[in-house]
Amino acid sequence: MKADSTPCAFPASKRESGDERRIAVASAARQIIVEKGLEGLRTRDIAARVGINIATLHYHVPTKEALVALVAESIRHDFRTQAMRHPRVGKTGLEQLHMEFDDFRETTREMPELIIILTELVERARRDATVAEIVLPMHRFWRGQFVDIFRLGVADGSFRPDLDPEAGAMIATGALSDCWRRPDTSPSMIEQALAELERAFIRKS
Amino acid sequence: MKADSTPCAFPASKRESGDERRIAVASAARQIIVEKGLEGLRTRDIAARVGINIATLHYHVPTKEALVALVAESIRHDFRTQAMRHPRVGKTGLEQLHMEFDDFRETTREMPELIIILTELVERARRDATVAEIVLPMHRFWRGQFVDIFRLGVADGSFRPDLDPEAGAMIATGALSDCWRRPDTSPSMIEQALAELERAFIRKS
DNA sequence: ACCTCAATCAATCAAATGATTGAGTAGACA
DNA sequence: TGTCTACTCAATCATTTGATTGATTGAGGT
Repeated sequence: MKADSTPCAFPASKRESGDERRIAVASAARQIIVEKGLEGLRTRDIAARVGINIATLHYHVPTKEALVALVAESIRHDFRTQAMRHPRVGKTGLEQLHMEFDDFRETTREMPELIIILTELVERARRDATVAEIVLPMHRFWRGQFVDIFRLGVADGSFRPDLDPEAGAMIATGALSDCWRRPDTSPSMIEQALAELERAFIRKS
Repeated sequence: MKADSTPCAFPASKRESGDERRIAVASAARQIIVEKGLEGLRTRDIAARVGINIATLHYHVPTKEALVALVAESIRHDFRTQAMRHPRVGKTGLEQLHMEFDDFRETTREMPELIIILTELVERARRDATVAEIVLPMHRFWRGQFVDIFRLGVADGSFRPDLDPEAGAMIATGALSDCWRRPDTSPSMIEQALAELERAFIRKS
């Protein structure tokens, strides 16, 4: 790493450091993907939005493939940050499920574009091994969180004894990502779905 | 101007009739979408696969936008055919759910490409109103099937009395389409998910 | 002052790509 | 036979688009 004293934003001189540029490029690319899809992502548009020349863009991110990988990394970073915010130790399965649901609500509210881009990347992962290597582990991690929660909750009596943690996690992540993805899902429908998911897995007294 | 007496099928001469060409074009386009995604769909590739000139392709399908719409229509046709196969009258909610699951298994087995293309189209529907008008109703129909089943099943005692049919349908369609979409879902995992979905909604004795 | 090098840009290339043009070809029908 | 219509193709256009080249700039180090 560079011996940079302050990594933070200097009142920009004409030039920016490479890392900052790459971050700016990733951010611009993400905006464009939200607007026009991965399909509509053009290097020129990114350069224009960042305010640099196409050649400069290629200087920092050599190829378009690398650019898509950069976006994938960027999404992974946000995803990690989001996932690690709330420690879950010492809670019951049901409490942890509620926390997971809260995280979900928070993400839909504060970073709705995250899942849009993620969906596009998952789609591409079917054909692009580089993207697949970055994106698929993210989904596995998310699902794994649910597996752990369900396993714990079955043990502590929060959930049905016959709940299959793996299958439950598939259903939960599948249902959530699907409602998240669709543009025609209202917030109240998300609440309905979350409530129903809870009833689906909880142990009836 | 056309003097249309019978718009319908003449016996095919040496040349293919317009309708047959359009069907062939749609079929070729679907293959290419499966292989390379909507993003990788090129008019030239379609023409080559059908065995016609690019200009001929444009004669039958004037623009690429119309081509995508054609594919969407084609998918809708297959989807309808698939959905209407098995009449469900006079069955209990649980029986109908099982039939819906069987349909799902059958479709994953016999037309795995259907959901791949559908996913691509849903993705594009976010930006393309023409595609949205064709594709979104399909999903609403599918979800509606589940709503009906759950409503019936709650009434006839198959399912939990506190099951919210709308929310249950969201969860079911979301979970199914998500497992279907992911390439890393094995058949046995699908069976696990289906079994868990049943336990999630069924009334415990 | 001088050197070095990361960062930047204007200009341009080569390929891809959606679309068009204009010239046909064959079957139907008068 | 001649004409009309549906259909087909080779050739080409006009853009778009990812990438490259070669020159320039300026901050940091000596």
